[in-house]
Amino acid sequence: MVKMKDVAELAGVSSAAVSRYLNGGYISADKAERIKKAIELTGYVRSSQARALRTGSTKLIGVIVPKINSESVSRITAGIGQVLGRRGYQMLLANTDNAADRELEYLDLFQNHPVDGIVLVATMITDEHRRAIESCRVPIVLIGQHVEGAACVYHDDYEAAFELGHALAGRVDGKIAYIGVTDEDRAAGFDRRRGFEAGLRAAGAVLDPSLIRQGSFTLDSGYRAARELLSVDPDVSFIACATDTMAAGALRAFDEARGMGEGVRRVSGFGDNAFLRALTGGIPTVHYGYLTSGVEATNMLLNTLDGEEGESGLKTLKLGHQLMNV
Amino acid sequence: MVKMKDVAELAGVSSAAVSRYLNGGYISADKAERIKKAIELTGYVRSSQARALRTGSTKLIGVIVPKINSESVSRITAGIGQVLGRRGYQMLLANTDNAADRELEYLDLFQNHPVDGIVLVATMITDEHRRAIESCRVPIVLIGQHVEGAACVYHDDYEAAFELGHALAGRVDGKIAYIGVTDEDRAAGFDRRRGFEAGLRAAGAVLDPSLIRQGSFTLDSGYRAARELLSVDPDVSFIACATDTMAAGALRAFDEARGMGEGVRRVSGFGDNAFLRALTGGIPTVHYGYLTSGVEATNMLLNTLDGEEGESGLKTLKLGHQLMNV
DNA sequence: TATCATGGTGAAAGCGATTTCAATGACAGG
DNA sequence: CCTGTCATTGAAATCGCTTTCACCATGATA
Repeated sequence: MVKMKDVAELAGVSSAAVSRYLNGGYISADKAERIKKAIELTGYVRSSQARALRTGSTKLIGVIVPKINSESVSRITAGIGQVLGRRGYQMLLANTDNAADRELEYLDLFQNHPVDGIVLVATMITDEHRRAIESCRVPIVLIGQHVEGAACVYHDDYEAAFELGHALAGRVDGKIAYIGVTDEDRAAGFDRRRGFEAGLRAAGAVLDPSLIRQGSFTLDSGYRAARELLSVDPDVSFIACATDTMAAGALRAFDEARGMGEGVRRVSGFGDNAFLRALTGGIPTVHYGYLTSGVEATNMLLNTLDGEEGESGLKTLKLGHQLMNV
Repeated sequence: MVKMKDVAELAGVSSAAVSRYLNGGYISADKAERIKKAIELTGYVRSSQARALRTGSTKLIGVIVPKINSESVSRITAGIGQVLGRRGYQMLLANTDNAADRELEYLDLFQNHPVDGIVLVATMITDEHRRAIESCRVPIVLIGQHVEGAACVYHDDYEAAFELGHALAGRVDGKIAYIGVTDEDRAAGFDRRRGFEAGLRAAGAVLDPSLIRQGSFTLDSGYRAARELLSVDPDVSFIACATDTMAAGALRAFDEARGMGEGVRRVSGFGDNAFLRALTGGIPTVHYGYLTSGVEATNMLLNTLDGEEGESGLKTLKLGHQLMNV
């Protein structure tokens, strides 16, 4: 492997000069020219490992996601990758498979491994998380949850759910049921359920607590919960879900129980999933700018890394949402 | 940051001893004990950057994907990540957004950047690709395409498509149309189309060349192509697609054109998408073990990296498939 | 003429590990 | 007692780059 010294010798300068040429320091025009030629000739590329050791920066950003094979997360990741690529960074991806402890594990790993910053696509935020985030040696930005004192990009799930509940209240004849996710996921669990309830209430409807079930983000969990709901109470005519994926499962349960294609909107979700939109004509759901949240979070992070000393770009950013098909 | 020297001093040994302790070289029991204590006390972790510089290995694997936010790719990625994590490696993810030149760009970037190996989730394989793969300084495994002389994990798209075409031939009344993707994607484009045609032919049916369209992997492209097909020839009663995603688009076009929920299987796809399965009751499609292909490819790669000198685990591996709903 | 910035330059000191190498002491066999 | 083996050890050399530092011209300023 050709190293800097070789280039320097070929160009008849010191390696310091080559380094300066590469990094934009003082260098005279003719030497710059000679160095340029020498680099082309040798096909030299600098070792990012040596550079990293010396400068302490790796141009690597750690990205922690709960589950890469889900529409929302993979869109967020696409957004993150876009910005990273454009700004000369690379993405170190860690997939925790929905295990909160693996999240902490990776946070730890990234501290001691070579990343300049971290993007955490967050689900559950425990005290341990808060502590880990607090004591993080590199800048970190959260996506999806609002955490006091931490930089984050998120959506207002409570408000969105409220609006959805409010809008839906009048249009449902029978009883409304709800399939949520764990409250430990503040945004997708707690906020969406409470917001939805509040929205219904504000419009004069109610959500019977006995008609609330908990799924686990998967299509199948939505299907099973819905089946149970439908068998428990035949008057259930609408099932609101905390995610479009679970809504798809619920839809299938409806189809099996009451026949397909009755043309009635029987479920609602969150996320505006493209398949669901195409195949059902569109259930009531909330559109979030997932890709945008990845983009914004990453820009925020890189701004503090690349930015002038002191002026931290880290802050919290709430993105808008949009009700669909209501 | 506490470094090895600090630990060594605290334990009253040389840093060489600490290094040996960490890497399993000769070390006496009592010194090992002292070093262990010192490490715990100081919370020392070794700098992977210095280690990388010295050893030349980064424990990083570059993963190049065409589009992270697609079901198949994100499943493959999940499989890759699983193995990587288990075996002590990390994933450097590069998303090319379906731009073949960006693929080459990343191949290049990874060579000169710190990865020990590369997994390429391949779409188009041009001569330039072949050359780049050939001259790659680190081991590389392809997923999804069969390339002579390169290590790859792939599915037999021709055979699968043949079976699908053969099985479908008898069950369609009207005309059959096809929405494919570019032939430059040998597997998903060329092989699937040719295999499907051959399968139909073998069962005595034909695919009218004028009823073949080309989409671009997206739901919307499938929708548009299908709309056009349906308007061009009202006798078209079945549209086979090269991907489930496009099939979803085609299904929507059918719904708009001929009314929803007629209960007839009108499209087929590839990939066995979960949403499609749940929402339609299951279109004819081919199930591929996407996650498995990620797992297998990564194991193959790491085996050659970790394995004893010489015994290369690199080879080609053809995975099975399964016809669904036919 | 004396004094200063100022653009340019290379030698050399690290960054924090791993690894070679020669040296040591202990111990078995002859 | 001498010698060979073998487990252990630390000093020192790298790995390939960045960055400080001392120093030189050169031209401007006083």
